[in-house]
Amino acid sequence: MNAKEKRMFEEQAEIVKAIAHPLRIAVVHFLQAGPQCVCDIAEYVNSERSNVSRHLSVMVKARILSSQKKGLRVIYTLKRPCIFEFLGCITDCLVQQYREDGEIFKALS
Amino acid sequence: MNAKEKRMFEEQAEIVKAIAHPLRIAVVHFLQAGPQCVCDIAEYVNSERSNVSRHLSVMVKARILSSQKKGLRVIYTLKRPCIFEFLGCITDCLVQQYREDGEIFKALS
DNA sequence: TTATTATGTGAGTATATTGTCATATAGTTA
DNA sequence: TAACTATATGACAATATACTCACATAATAA
Repeated sequence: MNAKEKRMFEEQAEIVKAIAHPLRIAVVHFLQAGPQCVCDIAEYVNSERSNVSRHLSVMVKARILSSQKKGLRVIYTLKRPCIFEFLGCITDCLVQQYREDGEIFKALS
Repeated sequence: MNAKEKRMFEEQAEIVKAIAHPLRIAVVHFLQAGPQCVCDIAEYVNSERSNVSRHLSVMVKARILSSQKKGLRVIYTLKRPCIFEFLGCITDCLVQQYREDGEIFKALS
């Protein structure tokens, strides 16, 4: 691993870390349907606005979301749609896990 | 967000968290070429074996790696190849960031 | 102007993650 | 058998992350 690779892995980790939380994954899921304000996001994820606001700022800092002010509201947009596709890969992992568990169950019964 | 979705987001986050570290991303990158022992992984990522062993166990727990003992060595395998593809999406995000930064640079100069 | 609403942020606590060192374990070799 | 090698893990300190509460800010409405 050379210095250039090392730096790339660090930068990739910054982005992955910005997704690595249930609430933030829920946000990606919600924003996939289109831009939303903090209040509606907070309602969807069922958490305090201050908390949601902080999580959103984590994702903006990692540049996977963008925000724009509209009157009193701030509208957040999923800037990298590939993030949602990426979650499809993660869902596939879960599907394979369930399949494996099913086979273990079959083997035990 | 219903209870089922909530649980899925939590399970997805467990997998994403298992990737969300520069060293672990380097491991995914390295294992994409084929299974490797801890000693070779440790050399590639340039870190102590005890530390690498711990990171590997995080990924095994999240079920994205599997391990098998061969003599003195333990060989780790990337169990979910889609994880590597996922990193391609993250690389795309970085490419877009560089492109944006380039445009900002052009706009300022 | 004052009141209201949506959002962001400082401060604090609680919890989780990380890396290191020393040590334990399992397999190999002499 | 004893010495050696690869790996794993307990204990610890350092750091990072997460959540809550109170308060600040900015835009709007009355």
